[in-house]
Amino acid sequence: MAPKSYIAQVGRFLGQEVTLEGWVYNHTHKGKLHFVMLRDGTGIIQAVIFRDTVGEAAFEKSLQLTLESSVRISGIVTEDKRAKGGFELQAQAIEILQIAPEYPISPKEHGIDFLMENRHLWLRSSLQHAIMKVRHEIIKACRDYFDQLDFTLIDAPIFTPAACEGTTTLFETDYFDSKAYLTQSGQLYMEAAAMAFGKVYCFGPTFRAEKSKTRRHLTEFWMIEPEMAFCDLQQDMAVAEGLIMKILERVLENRREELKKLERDLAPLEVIRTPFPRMPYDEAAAILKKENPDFIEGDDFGAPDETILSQQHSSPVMISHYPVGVKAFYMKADPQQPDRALCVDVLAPEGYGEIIGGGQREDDLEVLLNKIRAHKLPEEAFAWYLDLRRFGSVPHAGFGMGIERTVTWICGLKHIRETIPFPRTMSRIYP
RNA sequence: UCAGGUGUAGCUCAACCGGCAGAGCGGGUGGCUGUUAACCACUAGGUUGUAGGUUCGAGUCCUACCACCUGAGCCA
Repeated sequence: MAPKSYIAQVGRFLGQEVTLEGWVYNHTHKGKLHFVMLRDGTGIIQAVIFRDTVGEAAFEKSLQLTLESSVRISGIVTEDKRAKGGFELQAQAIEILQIAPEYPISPKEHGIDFLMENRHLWLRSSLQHAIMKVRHEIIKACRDYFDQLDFTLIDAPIFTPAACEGTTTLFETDYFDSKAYLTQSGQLYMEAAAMAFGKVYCFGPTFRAEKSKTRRHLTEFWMIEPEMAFCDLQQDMAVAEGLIMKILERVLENRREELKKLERDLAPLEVIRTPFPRMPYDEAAAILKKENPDFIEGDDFGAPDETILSQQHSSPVMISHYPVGVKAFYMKADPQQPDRALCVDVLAPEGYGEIIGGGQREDDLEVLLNKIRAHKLPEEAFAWYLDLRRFGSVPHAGFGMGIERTVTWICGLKHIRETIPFPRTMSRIYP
């Protein structure tokens, strides 16, 4: 048998015979000629099957092929202007691994519910394939960025004994004779790790039982969370800015083809420059008072507010110093203005909204203890967390970036559900 | 959870004022040596989301329920 190749590398075998293994993406036939679009995960190539070349029996068998049937085709790689991708495979022999029954997803239109019900198959489609490739690139860019800055990857637990933030709803689960909760953030554990390693990050799934039915929410999503000892809000923001620039650089370098397939306008991504506009809450609130009559000063921003703010700039906007009341208990208050928190939200451009939330953490034992009490959180569950302020407390900061929201923005999608292989939402846990 | 909307063939959708349930795609059969979501001919495919009600007659009107979609709150 001829040597194996992946479709993406087929150009190296021009004029030679190779064996390709994959699935039938589409096919059509015309008398003694049969065209099979072969898909192997790395690309798509058209195999041309002539009756006279492969023989009567093999040709007849090839006509049995259906969408997504699995095959092994050996043939000579040729260049052909008529073929998409420029290369074609002149089939010499075909081995059918399996004939698939009627495939539910046709190249025609489908509704979102049907596609989600068939998500396990939908992932084979070219647009979904492109989104997952961009997701992969973004995750790799994040890892490389933190590795270059000498961060240590520290994995946070998924089972937790109590609310990390205490504000949002948690998924509860049985844990032998007691209860446990699925994590909604690795942050508190990263704070412990930062005191051990200096600069750390975690990357893992997080869970929110919020009954949110919007295009921006999943109940299970992935978050990358750096945490740095001896770090203030300004330095924290610089790291966040650098991370976003790294992602843009990598995606524009390596995934142009995928973004083009997704019909993503690259111009808004290409014009992004540092430094990103930085704006304290009060300044943002003043803008919103003019633009949105429903906005109440002192409140957190709603989705329409974020859209208004992000559309005023071509680069992501960093909004800091929110009122302490709308933020979590661990946020450090600004010593200059104690009713404002040393926190930051990063809003992606083009109305995509919040992709990063973070800030400087409260590092004073007494202040933190009082906040835990004020928020009516179970004190004993935070004993270990308070220890971090007892044994060598230092200023520290970090943030969390939602991977799926970032992918939604980079890909220019209108809904978050296609950015994760198997989305979990309020109304979907299958497949 | 609230507010709107949708539910008809495997899929995407038609069906006028309440009057014979229809098309394209996909499937099957046959044809074609250059197709790209091919084309031509033939063909199979239905408990109109579920349960009630009004009516001579309901896909169509009414009630309840279910599922999904869009948006809001909350958040990354």
